[in-house]
Amino acid sequence: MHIQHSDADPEAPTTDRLLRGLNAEQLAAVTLPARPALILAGAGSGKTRVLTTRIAWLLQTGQVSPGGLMAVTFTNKASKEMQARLSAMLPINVRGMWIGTFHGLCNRFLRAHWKLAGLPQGFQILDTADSLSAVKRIIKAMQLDEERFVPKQVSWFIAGAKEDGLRAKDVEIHDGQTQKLAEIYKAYEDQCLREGVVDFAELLLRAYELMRDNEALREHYRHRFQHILVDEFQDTNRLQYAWLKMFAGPHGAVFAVGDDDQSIYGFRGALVGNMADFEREFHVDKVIKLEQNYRSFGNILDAANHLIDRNSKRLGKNLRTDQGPGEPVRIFESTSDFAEAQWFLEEAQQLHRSGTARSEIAVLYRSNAQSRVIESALFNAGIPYRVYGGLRFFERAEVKHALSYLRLIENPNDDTSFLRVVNFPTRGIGARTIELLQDSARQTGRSLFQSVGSVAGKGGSNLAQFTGLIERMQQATRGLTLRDIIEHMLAETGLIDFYRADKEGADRVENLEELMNAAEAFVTQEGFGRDAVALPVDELSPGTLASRNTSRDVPGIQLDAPVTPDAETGEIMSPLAAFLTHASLEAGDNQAQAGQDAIQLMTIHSAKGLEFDSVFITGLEEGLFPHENSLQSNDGLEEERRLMYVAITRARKRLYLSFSQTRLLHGQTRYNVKSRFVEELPEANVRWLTPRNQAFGSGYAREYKSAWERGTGLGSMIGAGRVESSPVPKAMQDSRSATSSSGQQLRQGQSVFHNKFGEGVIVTLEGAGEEARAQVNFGRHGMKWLALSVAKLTPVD
DNA sequence: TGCCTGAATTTTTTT
DNA sequence: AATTCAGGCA
Repeated sequence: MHIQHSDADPEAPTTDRLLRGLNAEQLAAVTLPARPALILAGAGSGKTRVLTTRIAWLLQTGQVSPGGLMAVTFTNKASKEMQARLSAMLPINVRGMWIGTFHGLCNRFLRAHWKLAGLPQGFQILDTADSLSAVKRIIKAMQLDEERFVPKQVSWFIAGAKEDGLRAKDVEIHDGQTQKLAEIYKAYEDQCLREGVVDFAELLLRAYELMRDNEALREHYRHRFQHILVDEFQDTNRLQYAWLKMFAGPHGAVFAVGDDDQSIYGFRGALVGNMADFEREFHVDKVIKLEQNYRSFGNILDAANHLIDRNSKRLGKNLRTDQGPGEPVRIFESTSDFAEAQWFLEEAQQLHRSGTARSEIAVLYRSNAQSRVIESALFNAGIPYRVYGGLRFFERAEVKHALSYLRLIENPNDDTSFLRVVNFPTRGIGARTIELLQDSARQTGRSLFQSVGSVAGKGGSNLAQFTGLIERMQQATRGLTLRDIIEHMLAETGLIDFYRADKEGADRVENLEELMNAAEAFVTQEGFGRDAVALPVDELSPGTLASRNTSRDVPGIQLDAPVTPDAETGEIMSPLAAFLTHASLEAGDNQAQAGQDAIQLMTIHSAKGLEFDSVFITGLEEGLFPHENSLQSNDGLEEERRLMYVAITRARKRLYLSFSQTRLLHGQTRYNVKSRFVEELPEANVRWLTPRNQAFGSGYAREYKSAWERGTGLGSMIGAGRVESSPVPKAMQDSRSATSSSGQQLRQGQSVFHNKFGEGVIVTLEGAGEEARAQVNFGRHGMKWLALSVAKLTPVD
C-alpha cells in the first residue's frame, strides 16, 4: 500500500490556511511525499513550525490517520509544545497520538507488551540516582573495591553499553577490569529484573530488542506507522537511531529534522554522524535546507555563520535574514569576574530602562559554577532573576522519600525504595540489621521485603514493624484518590511530622504539599498518564493489535495488558502506578518563579531551543570556553565551537560577549587568556566596548580596575574612552614580581610574549635570581613552567 | 544513631 | 568556595 502524493493537493482550499505564510523551503519540506526526508533546519528557521505543519498537513489531506504517525522528540518540553501547536492547528485529540519523547514512547510500547518484553506488568522506572544506588548495592554485594570500580563510572559504563545496544554478554572483554565490569552489568541486569524496575536506557533497548526479535510485532508496527517524524535528529545516539530504523523499516517514511551545527551532546553519546548515515542508508535524494532565519539581526547572524564556518565536518548551511544588520555584537573585557558581573548589571539595567523586559535578557555561561558571581550581583542589586538547572522537583530528597513509600505500596519488592526509607524517619534499624537482611535476601534470591522474617532480634522486630506499616498502608489506601493516598502515607509514615519538627524543614513540608497538588493535577488536568496508560482504548478493545489504520489484520498478536479492566475509565494501570511513572519520566520543572519578570541565567546547553531579545555570553576565556577538557581532540573543540554557535544564535536583537582577565574558580584565582572564539568573529559585525587589546593586562584594563576599586561607577568609565596607563604601584612589585632574562620587570597577572608559545599570562612567580620560575597560561598552548633565566619573556602592554 | 571532621571534588544534561 | 561524602567517635 502506497499513498500517492497526488491524492493531496497542497493548493486545496482546506490546506490553504495551514500552509499560508510558509516560505518556499518550508513549504517544500511540509509537503514532501511519503518518503525518507532529511531537513537541515538552521537556528531560528521555523523548525518546530515545519514539523507541526507537516503533521497537520498529513492529517488534513487524509494521507494518514492520527494513529498512523509517530513523532519523537528528546524533551518533554518539546513534545508538549508540538502537541499544543498541533491542537491549535487542527480540531483533533492529540492525546492518543504517538507524540512523545523516545523514553515516553518506549514506556507506552512496553506497557502494552510487557509480557512479550519479559517485564512485570507494573514495572517502574529508575531515574539516574536510583540506578546509581542500585549499582552501588551490586558493587558492595560483590565485595569489590569502590576505588577500582567507581559506582558513577560503572553506572556510566552500563548505560553506555546499553546505548550501544550491548547486553552484558555482548560486552567486549579486554582485561580483568572489563571482565568484572561485564559481571557487574550482568548482576545489575538480574537485580533490576528481580525488582521489576528498568532504567532509562533499558526502556529503549528493551523496546528495540522486542521489535527485533518478534517478527509479527515488527510487521505490525512498521505497517502501522506510515510516518515517523524526528526532532533534533543530530542528538540521536546509536541506540536511538537503531530504534528508529527498527520501527521504520528499510523504506519507512522517516522525516528527520536536525541541525548538525547545533550538535552539542556528543559527550553523552549523540552521534552527529547519524545524519549522514541516515541520508545514505535511507537513500534520501534531496536534503532540504531551511536557511532563512526569522530570529536574529544581520550582525548576529553573520557572526554566527562566520564562526561556524571554521568547523571542518559540516553538512554545509548558511543562515540569512531579511531583518537588516541591527546592532553590532558588543565585546567587553574586564579585569575580574566580579567586574564582569557589575558591567553586566549596568548594561542589563540600561536595557530594562529602555524597554526590554527582564525575561528577554539572558546570561549564558559554559559551566554552572560561573553563575554565582552574577547571581550575587543581581541579588545585591535587588533585581529579580531566575537560574535554570540544579535540583528538580521530583529529585528533591523529601520528594524522593515520599515517592519511595508510594513505590513500596505499589511494589514492596522494590529494594531501592526499601533501602531509601526503611530507616527514614529513623526507626531503630541500623546498618548491621540491614546487612543481615541483605545477606539473607541474597542467599534466598528474594527481595528485602520478603526476607524480613529471617532477621531475628531487636532489629528484626523493628523491620517487622516497617513491613507492617507498608502492608497497613496498602490496605488503607485501596480505593482512595491519589491525593488521599499521598496524604495518608505522609501522616502514617511520620514523614510530614519529621519535617514539621525540623526547624529548617518548612521548605520541605511545602514541597510535600506540592507533591499532593502535583498528584491532583496529574489526575485531573492530564486525564492522568498520557504516557502511562498504554494505548488509546480504540486500540485495545478487540484484544489484538489490528488497528483501523492498517488495511489488513495482524492476527495472533495479543496485547499483554488486560483489556480495559475499568469499564468506566479504561484504566490499565492504577493511578498511583501511573503517577510514579510520570514522576520518573518527567522530573518536573526546576523552581519556576513563574509570573515574575526576571532575568534568565542558564548554561548554554540549557539555552538550546530558546531565544531572547538580549543575550550576554560571559566567561569567554580559554580553558573555560572552550573548556580545557575539550581541547584534547579536534572533535572536542568543534563541539565547543558549535556550543558558541548555539549561544550566539539565541539572540534576537542584541548580543554581548564578555571575558575577564581574572576569575575566581574553585577558590583560587585563575588568569585567563581571552577565548579564541572572540577572535574568530568578523571585525565588521563587532564593536569593542573596551579597547581591543593585543594582549591582556593593558594599561587601560589596569586603570579600569583601579578606578573600579576606588568605587567609581563603571558606566562612566565606559564612555570615558581610553585612560592612560599608570605605572604599576610600588606595592604590587613585591614578592609577586621577578626579573626576566631580558631584564624586564614581571609580575603576577602580567601579559607576556614568548617566541614559541605566543601570548600568555603569568599565573605564578616563584624563586629569585637564577632560580626564578614562572608559570604562564598560554591559552591554547596550555600552562607552562618556565625558568626565567632561560625563557625569553617580553612583557606586553 | 547521629554528629563531627576532614577530604575530595568540580563541563556541559535529558530521560 | 562550597558542597558533598565517608569514616570515626561519643
